[in-house]
Formats: sequence, C-alpha cells, structure tokens
Amino acid sequence: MSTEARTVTLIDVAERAGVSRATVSLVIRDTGRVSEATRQRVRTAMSELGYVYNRGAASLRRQSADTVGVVITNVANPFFGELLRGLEAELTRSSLSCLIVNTGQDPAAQAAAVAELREHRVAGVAIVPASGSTPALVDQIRDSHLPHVFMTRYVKDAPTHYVGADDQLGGYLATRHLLEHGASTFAYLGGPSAVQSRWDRLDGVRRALAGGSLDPGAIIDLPGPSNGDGGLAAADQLLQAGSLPDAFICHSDQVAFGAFRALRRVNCDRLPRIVGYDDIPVARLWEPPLTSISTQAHELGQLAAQNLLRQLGAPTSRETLTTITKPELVVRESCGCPPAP
Amino acid sequence: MSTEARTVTLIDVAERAGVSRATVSLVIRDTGRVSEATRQRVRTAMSELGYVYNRGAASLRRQSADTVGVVITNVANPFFGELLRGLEAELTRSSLSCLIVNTGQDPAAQAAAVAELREHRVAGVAIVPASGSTPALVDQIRDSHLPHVFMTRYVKDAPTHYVGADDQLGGYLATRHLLEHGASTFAYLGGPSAVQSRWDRLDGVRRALAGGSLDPGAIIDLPGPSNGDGGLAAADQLLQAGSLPDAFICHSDQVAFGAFRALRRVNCDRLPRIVGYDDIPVARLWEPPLTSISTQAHELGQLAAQNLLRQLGAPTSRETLTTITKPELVVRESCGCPPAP
DNA sequence: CGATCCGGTACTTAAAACACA
DNA sequence: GTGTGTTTTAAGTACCGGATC
Repeated sequence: MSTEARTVTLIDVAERAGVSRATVSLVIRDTGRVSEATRQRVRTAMSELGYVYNRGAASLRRQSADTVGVVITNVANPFFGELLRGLEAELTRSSLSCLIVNTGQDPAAQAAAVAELREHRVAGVAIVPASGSTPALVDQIRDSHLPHVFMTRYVKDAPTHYVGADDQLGGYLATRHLLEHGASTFAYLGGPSAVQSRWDRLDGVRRALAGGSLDPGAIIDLPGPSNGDGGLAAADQLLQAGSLPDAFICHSDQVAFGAFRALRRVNCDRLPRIVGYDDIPVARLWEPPLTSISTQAHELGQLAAQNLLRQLGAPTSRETLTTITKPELVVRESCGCPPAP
Repeated sequence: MSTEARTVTLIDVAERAGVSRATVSLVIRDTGRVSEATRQRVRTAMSELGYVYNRGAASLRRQSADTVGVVITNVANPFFGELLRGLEAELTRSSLSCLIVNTGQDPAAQAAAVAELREHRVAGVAIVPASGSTPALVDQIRDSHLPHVFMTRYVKDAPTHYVGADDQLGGYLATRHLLEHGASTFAYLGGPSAVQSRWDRLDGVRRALAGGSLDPGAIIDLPGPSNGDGGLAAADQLLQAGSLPDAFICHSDQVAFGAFRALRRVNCDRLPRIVGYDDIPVARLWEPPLTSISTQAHELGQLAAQNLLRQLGAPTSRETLTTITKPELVVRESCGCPPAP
C-alpha cells in the first residue's frame, strides 16, 4: 500500500508491465490480439499498483454511457421502492447503473432533474412523473432525443414510451368484486385529481357500476394525497357527512390504511367493504387482510428497464414502445370475503 | 431544432459567440473576468445551440466528482427508503447526486458494488452493510482511502465513520415501558442474528430486565428475517410452544405486523403487548396503533450525508466521525396504553 | 487566446513470426 | 538459403469535452 495519493493510470500500469498504454487498454477490455503472456504481465502490474478503471474517462472517449437516470417522486413509498428494485435489478444485468433523483410531487424539480441527468450524459431516463406534470416535461424529454420511459403514470395527450398497469381494468375489477358482494353505494378515496391514472380507474369503476345497473354518477369522489393522511382525511369527511357508503375503493393501500384508522378512531361499528390498490407487502398482514389490486411493481420495473434497453439497442427507431400490464384482484378479507382456509 | 445528432461542445458555442473556448468555460462557471456583454452573447449562443454541459468531461479534468455512491440492502423497505430520502435531500443541497446500488443481503454483492462505485470515481460512499458483513468490507473501503460512512449497522471490531441510532437504548426503552405495564415474560422476535444491532438491542432489553429485577436470561430469543415473514414465523413458533409471553419486542415494525397476523390467524383471544422498531409511517395506522421505537430514518440519512460532506471538506483528517442518535419510544396502543384523546 | 492536460479508446502503422514456394 | 505473403502482436497517436495557466 503506497501512501501516495496520485491516481494510478494506464501509463503507470504500462510502464510497470513494459508495454504500451494501448496494450493495457486492450487487456482491460479483453479484446484485441494480445498474447497470453503479456496479458498476465499486465494483470499482475494492475493488481500490484492497485489500478482502478476510470469509467468516466472511458465513456467520454467512447461517447457512450453506462448509467441510466431514474426520476422518482418518493423512494420511501413501498410501491415505488419495489418498482425501483425491479428496474435496478434488470439494468444491473446489462451492467448499467442507476443515478436516482428523488423529486417529490414537483414538476419543476423533475424538469431540473432531467436537465441534470442530461449533463451527466446518462444513456436514458426512467421517470415516474409527478401528479401535476404537464406535456412540457414530455416535450423536454422527447425533443432532447434521450431514450426514456415513463412509468405507472402517463401524461394525457403526450404519447411516450410507457410502462404501466391498465388502470381502467384495475378500477373495474375492484368494483365488480364489490358489486358481487352486494355493495350498492361507493366512494373512491384518495389520489391526486391531477393524475391521469385516477381518472382511468374511476372510468373503470363507472363501467362496472353501469354493468351492475347502478348509476355510474352516484359514486362519491374524494381526491387527496395518495398516502395514509389522504385516507384519513377522506374517511373523516365521509364520517362527518353522516352516512357511510357500503364500499370504499382506495387509490392505494396506504389510503386504505388511513381510512381504516379514521373509522376505528370513532369506533365505527360496521366497517364498509374496502379494497386497496398496489398490493404492497403489508397488505396481507393488515387486519383484516387487505383485498387489493396488484400491479406487480417489481415486474413493472423490469419491463421499464427492458423498454429502455430496447431503445438503447435501436436508437433511431421511430415507434413508441408501450407496455400495459393487467392488474389482478387479490382477494383477502377487507372486501367481506371469508378467511382463506 | 437541428436534426443533427452530433453533440454541441464548447467549441461550437465559442464559434457562434465569436469568442474562445476558454471564455465560454468561464461564463459557464460564472468565474473569471468576462464583460457582461460577452457573457450575454455566450449565453445566447448556448441556448440557441441547445448546449448541454458535460459533467463527466469536467470532472475528469478537474479530478473531482459530483456523485456519491449509495449501497443499500433493500430500497423497497420503507425504513431504508426514508433513510435514502434524507440522504439524497441533503446531498442535493450540496449539488451532489446519488448513484444507488441495491445489493440485497449479500456481502459479496456489496463488495462488488463498492468496487464498481470506485470505477465511477464517486466522491464517497454511504453504506448500509448487509447482515453478514465481515471486517473485510470495512478494510476494502478504508484501504481505498475513499470517504465513506456506514449507516444504521456497524461491523463489530472494525471502527469506521458511522451514523446510527443507539440500539442498546432502543431495546432498553421498549422493555422498560413494557415492564411498567407489568409484563413479566418477554420474547424478542425477528432480525438476523448476524447483525450487531440485534445484539445491542438485546443487551438493552436485558439491562432493563435486570433493572426491573427480572431474570435477564429468561427472554425468549427468536431470530429471523427482519420482515413480515420473520414475524409470522417467530410468532407461529411461540404459538406452537403453547404458552405466549406477555410481551413481544420486535426487531422491526414489519416483524410486528407479521406477528399480529400470526396471532389473529388462530383467533388468539388475548394479544400480548407488542412493540415495534423503526416507526415507519403505517405504524400509527395499524390496529391497534403500533407502539414503536423511532429512529428517525430521515434524520439519520441527513446526518450520514453531513458526515460524508465533512470528510469531503477535510480529506486528510485522521479522526473517525461517529454520530449516535437517541431513539425515542413512540407510545401508541399496541403496548397496552389507552388511546390518545 | 492558444497550448496542454485529465484518463481512457480507436484507428493506423510497424515489427516480428510463421508459412510456403 | 532467399524472397514474398500473411498473420499475430504491439506501439504510436489523434481525440473525446472541458479546465487551467
């Protein structure tokens, strides 16, 4: 271990191994015609000197990146955390790294994040757009010719590469199941009214209601944050109003958890049937075990990565890559179903 | 918008503005003596050409990085997610970005991650070591003279820059409170036996038991994964054994959630007093609202960032920077306390 | 403002090794 | 033993986009 701080470069290794810089470079990348003898000599020199490859310098010269930017609204949300895991795992398989920026629900911060990622010369970006995103963000990215994929939320009237679950179907599945239970009055709790996915889910809800010969307009609509507080506030509002609907459809499991708390806080005697959304890991541990719409966050992350990788493989392709997955109803007990045996 | 793919460089901007490359560089960094008129001309040229700064090239020349590596076991865990948010927010304030690697509980993957981050020439690394980490990981990092900080878990007999909560105190606080409730038989559920923090918390538990003139050795010790499954398995084991202890101290809130589910699955008539750990956001929504030990994940992340930033400011300092925060007992109802008014 | 440098990569050129007449 | 052609191996050098003097 030398106490010297100067970084060890190709030249140092070359000198020590008695070869040229170029040869060392070939050995590192395992290409070119270099005899096995010199290969070994170079490798020995590398480890003796504690050489560390400089990816930045390499990608500058090569004009290519081995990093992908990820813009996400909240890493601490288990759903996005899981999404991120899937994304990261798949990118790692192609030896790409993730540069992550956590923006919160701020479109301006997201635009700034994308600009910064471009300065980092990322190979592409994967984005969960903030609730209030406008087509401007989409345009910014599309005009920059940067490979990109939007995840779980899309911006209306701004087609992009996109990976997400079929929200309409999700809303439909939840509602149909509740109808089968005999529910006749419905509320949709939480979720910012600005996100398209909320409208889509509500469309699904209304479609199911119409199919059950109920008035699709009768649903009580309570937008709010997509977290515990949102559920708490929405349920409180319903409690204030006096009469509770039979069924709650929640924009996320977190919203459902908040709704439960609000109801229990006032010792509500008869809990409505409740369905969550996302099926995060605690949902099955909840009391009662939470019936939810599973969107397979991990898989969505993988698909997003694959979408991006395809763009990296065919940079000039003109087509828009879109993957819509089918969410699934995970039946547990909060909807009124009996415990599984 | 030109359809040309070639990247716009300083030279292009310089040409257009009728100045030299160097001048443009000065304008970008807002330094040097350049007249306001020229500055404007350069700025105009930049935006007209759609110039994008190349941080990679700059940091190659400047021999400094604006990225910090983060090695984390599981982003999807709300506790680590929150930690990450605090870290990221604080680093962003110093205009540093996060390169995140999700390793799972695999020490080898962590070592590989650190090696890769070094190739990326990160300014430093922040790490949550995997359960089975050995001093080898610590040595690898220390020998590389890379600024670093370990978070929430440390490796015994391998002192490093470290930020974490006082686990002994956490175990003590939980136990003392349960003793005040009159509990006399205890179980500690979940958490891999390989992590030091688990031993520390158990020490705290034992200290409290001794203080309450109970046998410190009598505690039932059930190690396992620190998630819902771990809690499920541990509680099931206790149920099999026949007699349930009065009090459960869980290694994480997730473990507590799993334990609750296991108990409810068999319609357990009298639930033990249960205390969780971490105080993740859903804890307060749980039924009953979960009493937990709060370690303020967000703040820990911030402190880790500050620790790292201090090292970046004084690279040659010989001292080991350690911050131990005081966890707090958050009293709710799962311990047996009455609901807050 | 021009020259040089940061640490790699890519392309060109040349020396050496081996084949076969 | 010499000459020519081909292949293997390695060296030389311009260059990537900024920073510094």
